[in-house]
Amino acid sequence: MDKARDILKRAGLKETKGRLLVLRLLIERKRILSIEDIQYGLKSNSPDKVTLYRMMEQFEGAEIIRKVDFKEGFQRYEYQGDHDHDHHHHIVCSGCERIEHVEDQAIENALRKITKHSKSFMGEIDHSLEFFGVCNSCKK
Amino acid sequence: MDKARDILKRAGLKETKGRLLVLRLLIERKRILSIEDIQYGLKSNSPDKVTLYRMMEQFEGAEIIRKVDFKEGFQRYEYQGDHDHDHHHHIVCSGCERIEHVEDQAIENALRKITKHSKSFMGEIDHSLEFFGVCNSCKK
DNA sequence: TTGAATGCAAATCGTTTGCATCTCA
DNA sequence: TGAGATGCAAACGATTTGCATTCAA
Repeated sequence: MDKARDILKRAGLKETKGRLLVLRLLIERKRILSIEDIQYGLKSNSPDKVTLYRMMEQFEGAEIIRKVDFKEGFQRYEYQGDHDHDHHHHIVCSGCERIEHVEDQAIENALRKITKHSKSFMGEIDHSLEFFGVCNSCKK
Repeated sequence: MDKARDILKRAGLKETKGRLLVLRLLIERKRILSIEDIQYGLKSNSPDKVTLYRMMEQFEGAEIIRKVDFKEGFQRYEYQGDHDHDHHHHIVCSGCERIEHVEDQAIENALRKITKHSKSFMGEIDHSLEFFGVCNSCKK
């Protein structure tokens, strides 16, 4: 019933007031949140910034969230969802906060191929891919 | 004859001792250099760190170099080469300094397609893509 | 000569660390 | 009760800014 509670339990993480609040906020995610977003979103209920960083680290380790880098000079975090196989990327508007998911089979296939194409690298190869543009509304 | 000199002239940048040294180092690039790498590479001849940052900004603006982010917590810079159409990505070893170029037509095609697949984004869409793994030597 | 380039000191800002206190299991 | 979670202050490290000085054109 209570998703956030559930996730913490499954991850073997202690259930605290702060973690529940943060996790719930991340789950509702309208956009991909920065530490500042979280603090702002939870107002006076927000855990300390330092605690948030430590939380993000744990959630990331437990694969509850994923770190996303939009080259803004700080990190953002995205709730991972139930299926970690719904691998996707983002296209980010440089003008506003608009973010779209990009799920493209051709890209995924091509990316997967890379693993095998390198002579000196083998096995698990991770990647980071983001797109940047200006959305139609901002272009006007 | 003198490539570095030439590049500066063509970019309309004033030719200074520091710029020539830095540019030459970047051109020889065995790997993709950080500010620290440059300082270390040029030893006592290196311009001040602050000047290097300002230089990188100018070189980037003139499309002489390209900023590369390997998620190390700092930026690296790569000499752009003569043809900016030799677009490529990198695969970076997390264990050592090994970096390989990844040039793959399937990826390029798939990436190009994204421009057209977004409903709310049109026109020029930039992207960042890097690969991370452990190379064969480091795996042993 | 003169505007751009440089260097040094100091500020900024995201993130991390140390440590004392508190809280969930 | 005890290990882990939290908060506050301070440290850190990359990058930026201000300003006075130097230099290339």
